[in-house]
Amino acid sequence: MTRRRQVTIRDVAQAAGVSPGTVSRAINDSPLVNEETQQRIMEIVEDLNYVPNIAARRLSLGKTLAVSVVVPFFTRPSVSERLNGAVSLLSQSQYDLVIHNIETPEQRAACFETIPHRERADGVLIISLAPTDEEASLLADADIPIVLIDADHPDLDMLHQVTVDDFAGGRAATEYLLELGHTRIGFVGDSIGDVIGNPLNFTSSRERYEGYCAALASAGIEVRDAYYGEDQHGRQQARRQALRILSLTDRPTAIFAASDTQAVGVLEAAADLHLTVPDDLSVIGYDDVEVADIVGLTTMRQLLFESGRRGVELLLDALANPAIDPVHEILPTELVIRQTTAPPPSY
Amino acid sequence: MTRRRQVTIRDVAQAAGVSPGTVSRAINDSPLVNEETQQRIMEIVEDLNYVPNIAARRLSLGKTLAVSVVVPFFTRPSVSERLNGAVSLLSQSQYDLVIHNIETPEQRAACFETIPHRERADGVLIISLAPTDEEASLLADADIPIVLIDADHPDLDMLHQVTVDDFAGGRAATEYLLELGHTRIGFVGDSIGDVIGNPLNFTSSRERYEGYCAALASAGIEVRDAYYGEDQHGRQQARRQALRILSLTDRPTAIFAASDTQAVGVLEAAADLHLTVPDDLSVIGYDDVEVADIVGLTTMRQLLFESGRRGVELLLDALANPAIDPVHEILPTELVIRQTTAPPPSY
DNA sequence: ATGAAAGCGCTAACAG
DNA sequence: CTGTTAGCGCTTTCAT
Repeated sequence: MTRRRQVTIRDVAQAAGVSPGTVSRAINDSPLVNEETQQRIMEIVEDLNYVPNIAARRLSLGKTLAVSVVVPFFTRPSVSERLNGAVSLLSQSQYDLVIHNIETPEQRAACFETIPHRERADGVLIISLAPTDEEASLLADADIPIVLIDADHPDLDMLHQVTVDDFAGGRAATEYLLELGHTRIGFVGDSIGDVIGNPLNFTSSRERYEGYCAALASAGIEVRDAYYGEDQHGRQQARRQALRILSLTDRPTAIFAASDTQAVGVLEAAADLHLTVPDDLSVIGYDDVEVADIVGLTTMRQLLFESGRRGVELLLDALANPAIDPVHEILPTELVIRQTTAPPPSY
Repeated sequence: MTRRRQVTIRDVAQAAGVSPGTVSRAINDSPLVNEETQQRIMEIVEDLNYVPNIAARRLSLGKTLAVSVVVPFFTRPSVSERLNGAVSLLSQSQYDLVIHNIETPEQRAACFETIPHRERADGVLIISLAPTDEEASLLADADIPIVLIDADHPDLDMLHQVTVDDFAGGRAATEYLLELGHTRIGFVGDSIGDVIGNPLNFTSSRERYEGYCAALASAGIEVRDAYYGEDQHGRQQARRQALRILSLTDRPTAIFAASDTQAVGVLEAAADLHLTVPDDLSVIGYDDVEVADIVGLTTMRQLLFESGRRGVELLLDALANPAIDPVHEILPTELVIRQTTAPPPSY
């Protein structure tokens, strides 16, 4: 780890007997440089092991050549999968991908304050994090392209968005249970409308719940508070909620969980109570992450990887052509029927 | 998205009636600046919405203020978990975390070529990717600190490392099966020693296999080729291998899988053949990722999140004090007994 | 086709 | 405590 001095463009220039300007042109494949000179310079670059200083290049170009990705970190497989999609495409571009982890409200505030500035990044990708009103206005003022993936805000229509219609997904999941003949249907999801339990302001669970309510309403079925369970996102929390709901004397015959992780918690609760799935209880999840396939969970699939990929596509377009109109893309959702749903008992 | 000019340190200086130098000191909390001036400057910074240009700062400091993290991407939950640990700590530091995805050999070559230079990053974290000989020499020549997490190479002892003793883990897992009374024990793992099937050169599977062989040898049990299955990492692939092995007339009574993902494939194969686990077949995995808990899999736990966190700790130390001696840290492994292991049938 | 020179925005060494 | 100044390494006019 000898701490030798960086080899600069000037060293290359000197060795090649040309000016730094020419070297710069050569390494950037400028057309106005002699074929032969170009050759010679590239050889020297190789010999000297020259790597352009990226900071200098950025400063000179006035671009950061980096894209900031903001995620409430990998705690959820669904988020990780979206990120995966984003990374896989971005790594083929010239842009660096710098990750901004959001775990606490403080990190969140700092992030939204500094990131959407051209001094920090050429573009921003926000994944699964619905901005608050205040944050939305920060984003609206930004001077660089921003795309929202699985994130939304009424004031942010001017930004590119890749979302899924959670309301429709929630309704479709519930309608499937209704079609099977269920009338007593429970719901287990994330804490909502509460800064303590939901500091990161996820909204998808709420929208899926509203879809659930709409489906029940259309079927003329009353939404029962006792069939509703919410808590911070997680398998254990969902298990507890489900245990409570399933211990009711007139317990539901089906439960819709706002994510596959939570659905697994519901399955565990059913096992705790010696209920057989799907004979005694039907369970449907949301996302279709790998664990759904493993446990044979019926679920609403959404295109997670694809959402990340598509978001990056939009961002790269916007970077190349800043005048482009905002695109709102709604990815489809698909019912995947496996082994955890069936008609209700004695039907 | 008005494309207004960047607010520079000079604008702030002018507005505050001081020099740029003073502003620089103020925003960097230098002790040698008047309390009052500091106040005033910070207010102006706020007002003008000034965000320091990070490229300029980097160039001036001669540091990139960034750490490169190289991962063979999130295809595996274990890798994602390590990354999670790394991110969670790094996001509290002043360093940006730039992700370098490795999916193809070309990406890999480009990465190892450019990344370990101080022009690109102040430090590098390499996760779950054993360097080839050639790459190792590139890393050995690097002029910035590098830490290897779950990655290793004989020529790279001068680098910091956070590893787990896969050999010992493999042996311990196998010994547990032996203790239960099993003598016919199969192994399902990754393709090894083959650039086609193992382009990324993962080595942990091989080491676990060697531990398995050692345990069998100590017990005086012959290692049978027919009980060995390898393929690219994945649930389906493991399932196929296990199907083959379990279709033998004197099939094994236990299988050790090199990862939990593969163990789940083995469980599926058992189900395909109507074998009851653990009565007809014991299965043990490796990692203890969430799915292991969900399916009740007995497994060798390793500290995935912790490995990422610890790796970053070492890197930050090395960044702060480059003369520090290389640390080789071996994280412990722990047997977690769940419901997929039992004595062999009729024992 | 190439060289010279200015400047990107910031920090730090040097004066005062 | 603060102002002045000289770069950091690169790109990019402007000349030639």
